[in-house]
Amino acid sequence: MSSVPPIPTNIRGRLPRSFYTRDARIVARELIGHILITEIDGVRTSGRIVETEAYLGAEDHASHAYRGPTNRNRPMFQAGGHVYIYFIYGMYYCFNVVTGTEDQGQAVLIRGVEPLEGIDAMRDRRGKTPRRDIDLTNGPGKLVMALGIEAGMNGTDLMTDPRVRIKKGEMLADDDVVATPRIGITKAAELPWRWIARSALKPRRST
DNA sequence: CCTGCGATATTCT
DNA sequence: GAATATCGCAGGC
Repeated sequence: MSSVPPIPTNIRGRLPRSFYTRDARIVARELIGHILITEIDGVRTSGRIVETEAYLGAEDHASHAYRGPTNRNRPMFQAGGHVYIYFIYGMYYCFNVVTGTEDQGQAVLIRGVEPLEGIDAMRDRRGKTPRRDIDLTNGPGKLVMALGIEAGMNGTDLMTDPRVRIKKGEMLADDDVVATPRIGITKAAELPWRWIARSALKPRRST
């Protein structure tokens, strides 16, 4: 018989479930500096997380989970460590990490990463070819395209899915992380639940 | 450098 | 009908 081992799940090196089963605001802050990795058809791409936003459940008017579970937001009500992907503006997908415990309906939107591995593949996937590497992944829709994230990954588990995982990176000091209001929302727009690495503030312009 | 706007599909009122 | 957890391009400094 074949001696080929099963596809490795690479649990080693991943952030543990306990990292995600906390309040979205804590997870959003602490995700800054960790590494988002995809492995699609043998192509590996990765980036350092530099911008996040926290979305809570029934108490957060800006959250997809505000009105309780629906067909669309169902993955948000899974246990922390799962993936929530939604389609937005008729054209783009956004990638979220579910946080908290089952049924809380929390998630963290990944809004920006700094390209690390597979930059050539990122450029291929983006079609356009931005001058600077950072412009490949400095937006929630952009990083989804660059990393090859697809709707089929919606609801998957970051603990075990070989296609997408988050590995421990370098924890940033509080002085190196800035909290600001969330982007692109009209409800609860004043809450400072967006976190961004100070090093990522300069390159970013509009949006 | 900056601001404004159109694209385009699902969800909400 | 209106709104939307966006992006890239056009045009004016």
